Amino acid sequence: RASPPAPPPPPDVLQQIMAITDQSLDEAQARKHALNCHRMKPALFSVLCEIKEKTVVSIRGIQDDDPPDAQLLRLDNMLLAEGVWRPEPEKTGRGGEVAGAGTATPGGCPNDNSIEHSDYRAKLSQIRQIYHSELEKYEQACREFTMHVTNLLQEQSKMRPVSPEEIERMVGTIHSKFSAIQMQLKQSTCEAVMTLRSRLLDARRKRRNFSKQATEVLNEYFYSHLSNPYPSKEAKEELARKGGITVSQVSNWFGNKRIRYKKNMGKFQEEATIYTGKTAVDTTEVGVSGNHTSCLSTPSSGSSGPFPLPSAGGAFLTLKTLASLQPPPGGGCLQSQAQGGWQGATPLPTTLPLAGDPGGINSNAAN
DNA sequence: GAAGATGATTGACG
DNA sequence: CGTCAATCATCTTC
Repeated sequence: RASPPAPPPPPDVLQQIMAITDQSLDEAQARKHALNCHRMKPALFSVLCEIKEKTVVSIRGIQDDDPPDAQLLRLDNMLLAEGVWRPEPEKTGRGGEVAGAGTATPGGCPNDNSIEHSDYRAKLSQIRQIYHSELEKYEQACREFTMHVTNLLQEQSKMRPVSPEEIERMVGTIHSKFSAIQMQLKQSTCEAVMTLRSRLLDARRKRRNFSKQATEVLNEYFYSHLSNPYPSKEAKEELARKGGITVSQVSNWFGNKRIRYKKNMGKFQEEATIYTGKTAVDTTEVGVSGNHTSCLSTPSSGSSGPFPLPSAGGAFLTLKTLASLQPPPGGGCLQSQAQGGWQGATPLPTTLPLAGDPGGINSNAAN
């Protein structure tokens, strides 16, 4: 008495449906045939011809040009530029002037580090695949539909007057409808590519910290040239090579470093001791005059930070001492000046307490 | 998850 | 064009 588990579906339902379909098809064919052979058919046909004579004029002139052509061209250009769209030979003779696209695309990314770009390329090719398969689907559908409509019209032409031009126009209409759909596809593809670009190619977003090696190399240079931390072009190239980064990254790094160091030297004291200790004193950059001696003040003063190193032999000793002192975080020693003066006129809005700072000095040298 | 660190970008300036 | 200063957006740390 338990209810039967699962009543097996009637296996013949499908066949019944098929049969019905065939039946109705046959029926339709028969009816069509009957209509074709109807004795009134010629008369009906001629009447329809007359009616058409009168109305055809009003139909004519409706054809609209395609205004979105410019936009389409833009999208094509972009897809072309991104390599999503292969240059497939144009069929219509009209718009051949795409040639100059190369210059027109501003999309170029500033930095050409193609390291991270493999991910981008992979995703791009995914997009390309989807785009092409969708495009193929649309074209296929368009062909089928066109074929279908053409057959239909030819079929109908037995019953009513249908000129070849009409068929052609209908085909044109279908094509334009489908190309509108394709344009949407192109548009969304473009959007996808733009999103991808901004997410993967925009260096800001995909920021990676430099390798230890790079940081080391840069810091070594910076602290060993504290009095004039402006590497020449050659020096930058060398640093870039050693650190495995680009020259512009080196420039960025030095730009950031100078600013940040100047802003809060106290924070960098420790780092400074590490790197100045590491690199043997290098006197290469002697150019700077030495009379910054003005800062005789406190022993620890050290302000060692900024410029004092090259001349005095014991400079980095002081640094070490300083390090051990660990200047309080807040009170950076901002010695505003220094001979080299690369950080000379910084106003330092935030930190005002100069007096108290243990490590710092403030010699201010105005002299 | 907030705060700090950090690489990159932008606009002004010489 | 290189630098500075401010700012953005992400990464790292706690």
